[in-house]
Amino acid sequence: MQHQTTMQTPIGELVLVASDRGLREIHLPLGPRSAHRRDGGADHPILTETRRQLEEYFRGERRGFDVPLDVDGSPFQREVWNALGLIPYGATESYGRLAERVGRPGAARAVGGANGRNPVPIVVPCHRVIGSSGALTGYGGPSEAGIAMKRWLIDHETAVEASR
Amino acid sequence: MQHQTTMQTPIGELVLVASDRGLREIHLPLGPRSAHRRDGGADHPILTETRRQLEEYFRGERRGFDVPLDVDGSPFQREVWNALGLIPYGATESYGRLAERVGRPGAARAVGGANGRNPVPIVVPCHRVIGSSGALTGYGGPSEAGIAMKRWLIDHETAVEASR
DNA sequence: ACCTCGGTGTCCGATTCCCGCGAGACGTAC
DNA sequence: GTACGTCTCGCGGGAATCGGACACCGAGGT
Repeated sequence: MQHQTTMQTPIGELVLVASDRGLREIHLPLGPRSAHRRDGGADHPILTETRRQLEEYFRGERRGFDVPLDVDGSPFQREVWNALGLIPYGATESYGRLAERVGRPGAARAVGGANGRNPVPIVVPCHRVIGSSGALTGYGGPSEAGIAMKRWLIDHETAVEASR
Repeated sequence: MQHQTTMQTPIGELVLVASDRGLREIHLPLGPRSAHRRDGGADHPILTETRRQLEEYFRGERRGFDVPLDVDGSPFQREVWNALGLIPYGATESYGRLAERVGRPGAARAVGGANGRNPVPIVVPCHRVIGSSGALTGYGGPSEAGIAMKRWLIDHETAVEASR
């Protein structure tokens, strides 16, 4: 059984999807993503908790998330996503260094792929990964809009961090 | 969660596998099939009911099965398997005619493939399909043993039918 | 500075191969 | 002639395989 709801944020409307076991997907306002499943009620405890934490995050009052996840992925992908959680709030890391971190030096490109298939952006902070040259590459495709969101998130975290 | 059990029959030991939703697999005593999963208890209601109906079938006291199924397959395969259920007890049909029956004249060979991947033999009576020349071709591979079982099943049904 | 190239895990599409077939063409044996 | 063998070829659906493409990076050449 899948549950889903939406919420308004500074970067647009997010769609949250959860099973009874945990958060499954977060859709950014891009392309034809936001599937209209409406499978179940929007008042599921996991969804309300996720929404609460996201609201705090966007207000600059939260730096990490604590929500049960229920995501699908290959062993490699899971390792990458786990490693993402270790990048501190407000910091960034390159694809190549992340590859080394998971014990696959040279697999930078593969990390990019795994990163792009992260089902729960923001909660798992894939936006903190940038090119080794400092360039912000893709975020939900190479579209302009994706890059803009990625930049917004990084700037947001930097600003919050600076005002402490 | 998968449940499994075995049972003795005139054609050898069968392995029955079921999920909570229905019967998933029946393994004939051939090759390295019988997977040793031992995932769960052998006393699941679906398994005991299946076993009961199979025992009746082998005693010649049952001509059709009524068990919930939970099988995987492509749309084409499912159509073929459904059509198999329409062949009467004791009768046979050719691959080609079965192909016509599912609206794909000429797909006789494809029907053979789908037939060979039937996960629940006997319950879904793939043994009632023979070559247009009347030849018994393959049953779990072209092995001698497979053919023998196929012949046994057909003879059994014919004999039961005749003694009525 | 800019290009090219190799290494990496995964997905996606295309290609290839494999078959539990069948009809038709011949050849053979009565 | 009639009834069988045996061969050949075409058929349709999957599964396996292959070849790119990608949210990259570093090294080496121009």
